Amino acid sequence: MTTKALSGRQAQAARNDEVILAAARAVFIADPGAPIAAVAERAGVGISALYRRYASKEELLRKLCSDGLARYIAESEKALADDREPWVAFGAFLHALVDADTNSLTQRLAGTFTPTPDLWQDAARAGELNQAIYERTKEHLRPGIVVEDLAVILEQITSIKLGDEARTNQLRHRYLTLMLEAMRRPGERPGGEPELPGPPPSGAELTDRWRA
Amino acid sequence: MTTKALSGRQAQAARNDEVILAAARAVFIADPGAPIAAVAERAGVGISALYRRYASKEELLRKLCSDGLARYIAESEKALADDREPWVAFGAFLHALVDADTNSLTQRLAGTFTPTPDLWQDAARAGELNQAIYERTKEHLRPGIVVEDLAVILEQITSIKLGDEARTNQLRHRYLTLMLEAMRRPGERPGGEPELPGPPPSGAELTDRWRA
DNA sequence: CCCAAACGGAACGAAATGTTCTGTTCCAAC
DNA sequence: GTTGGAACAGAACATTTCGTTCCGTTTGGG
Repeated sequence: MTTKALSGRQAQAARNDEVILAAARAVFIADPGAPIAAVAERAGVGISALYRRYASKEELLRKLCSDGLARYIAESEKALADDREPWVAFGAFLHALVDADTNSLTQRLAGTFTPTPDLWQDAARAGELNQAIYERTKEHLRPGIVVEDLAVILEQITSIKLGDEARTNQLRHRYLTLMLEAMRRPGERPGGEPELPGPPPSGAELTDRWRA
Repeated sequence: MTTKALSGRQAQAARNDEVILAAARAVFIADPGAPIAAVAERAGVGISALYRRYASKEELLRKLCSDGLARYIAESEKALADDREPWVAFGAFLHALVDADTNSLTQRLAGTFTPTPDLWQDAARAGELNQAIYERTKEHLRPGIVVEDLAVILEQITSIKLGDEARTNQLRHRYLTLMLEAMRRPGERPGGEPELPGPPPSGAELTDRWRA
């Protein structure tokens, strides 16, 4: 019980590491300007449990951003290793990015803290991978689509927020499916038009936001 | 000089009416949570010039929202009166809504103030017009697209913010053009694929946001 | 010439929020 | 059993932000 399965306070501390990060992710994705107390509350811990791990709010944000970039890089590498048809791999890549939801933690948090050199390096690496994926898919893309379009499109897709987290994710895949079709080179639709996943948005979902 | 062309203080007051509203629109579109002092500064007036006209911040927000809805209704009516081919009129309608940029003043401000009955009524009217336009275009839309999709798509398009106002608008039209193609019923593209308007996003535009 | 409309902006108070600090709990080593 | 210290909860603090009020000034029409 010394090295393998920690017990007592140390076990709680180890668990809190994860709990706090998960809570911070959820809270700051929902509201990038959320107070640090909201993270503590969501994690079910006190504020001091946060400050024991991160010297400041900025450091926590940097950690989240760094993790998000790492996830993005991992998904990119996985996509480059995907040996299915380029277009299939490309679609899977973007859908995976929507599921990862790292955009909210990188681009939306941009400007709220000062980036470290490490972050810049990771960002550069992500850009290279992105470019590689784009090059591989280019011939199947509609002419005029540039690599920067991917970032902007991903950003607008992840701007969708409706209902709970699961529903939001569902709708994002819906519009990503639409966007992917628009991005595809005209005439290259061997299997016909894909089905739009999930139920469409309902009127109630839209009007509900006028109350909160 | 009594009724026609006001002069002196009254003229300034009349001008300020417009200046203040325009400033409020610009400021709250850029940041829905902006302080009221920012509106005064942008308008080049003092704070008391605002409070002379609106009893509270909420009242100003309601006015903006109401104006936005009115603009939306006007565009909808204009679209319904458009006797060009349904698909052309539909596209022009959405592009006009992007130019009007009323979504940022209605949906994004939703929840920051308590709606009045008048607002609800306008919203209902807008919904009806929206439905009518949808019905008229429905047969040219890809099966599975519902009327609520329009609102969500418009919202994600107007979430794009890059560079100044003009550039942002340009990019929004770019992605609206893409989305419109995806929404169209497959096989109904008589003139081939439309050109994407404006220059695509550049890498510099994207990385610049990591400094502000 | 004068009053009131219009205004500018300082002043105020309440609320939010990042950070620190105090008291407490609980495990582990002796 | 005792105790030192790690980990924690949350109150307290200081600072900032922001909506609103208020006071003094300007100005133009009667």
